[in-house]
Amino acid sequence: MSDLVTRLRRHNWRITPQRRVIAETLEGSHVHFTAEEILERACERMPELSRATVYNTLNEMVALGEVLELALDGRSKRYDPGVDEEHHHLICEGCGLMKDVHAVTDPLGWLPADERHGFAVTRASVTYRGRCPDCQDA
Amino acid sequence: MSDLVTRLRRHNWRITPQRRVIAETLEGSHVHFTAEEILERACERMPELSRATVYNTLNEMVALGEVLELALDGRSKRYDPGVDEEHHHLICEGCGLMKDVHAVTDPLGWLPADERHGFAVTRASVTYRGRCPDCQDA
DNA sequence: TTCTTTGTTTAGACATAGTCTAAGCTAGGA
DNA sequence: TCCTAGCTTAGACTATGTCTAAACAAAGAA
Repeated sequence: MSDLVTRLRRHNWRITPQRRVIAETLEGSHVHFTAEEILERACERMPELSRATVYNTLNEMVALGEVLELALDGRSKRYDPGVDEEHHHLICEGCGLMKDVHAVTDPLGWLPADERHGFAVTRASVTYRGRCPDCQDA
Repeated sequence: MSDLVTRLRRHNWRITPQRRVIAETLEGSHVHFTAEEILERACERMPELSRATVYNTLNEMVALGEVLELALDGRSKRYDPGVDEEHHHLICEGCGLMKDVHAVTDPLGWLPADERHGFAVTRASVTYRGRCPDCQDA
């Protein structure tokens, strides 16, 4: 059973069959899917699932704070269910492959007070870019 | 005269009137514009400038490595001419205001070798999020 | 059970951001 | 001058995401 579903239920959020399929699709993979990819995969289990439900559901999960929305390539957003675990992202500039990675310190501490422009800074995420093993050879 | 134009010329890249207006619009501001914002502002100086030219020109500048493409909000890309200067971005979650900031260490050093998954990692950028002074009151 | 209320899902229209195409234009070289 | 290569243009097209109105479903009240 999906841990994301458990977390969502705690918000008194109704777990309909559609929402369960979407949550399990999101969580059942190590890569971060786009909305269209989630729609496609979820439709294998529930063919009548509509595009609007997938977009609505993903946006609601993000609003509940249980899923992270990633805007890393400017084309489409990707969704990351690992919201509880502090991590960053490593992206291949050749093929777009994305991996979760863990850095050894918290980047919030790297930003001096005089660089904060009066902001209340709450989050920091690092995007590492490079070339994956396959794309280094090409 | 625009420093970006100087840098672009070094690539033997033809500086047409259209390209000059786009480059000067990009560089003449402290905020990072979207393509549509650049089009709008550049059209004040050159009304017949077309959308396609703006998009083509921005993509070519990015390909030449003289402008950075930022995908920070998942809606539209923004363009940053300050490619030579190491900096990161601070974004207000309330109003979308974006500021350039400078951190005290290079995040590349904080990614251990066993977290690199065989990638040749070349760049790291930090996105800080929070609320700007105006949005903290609201 | 049946009715009502509230929230969910759906198809498709719409909006926004960006790319492509085909034609015309322009600058520089022969 | 003409030729050629590359640049620019308008508008069609594609991709991604949002909105709307109607149908549907579940939970509580009578």
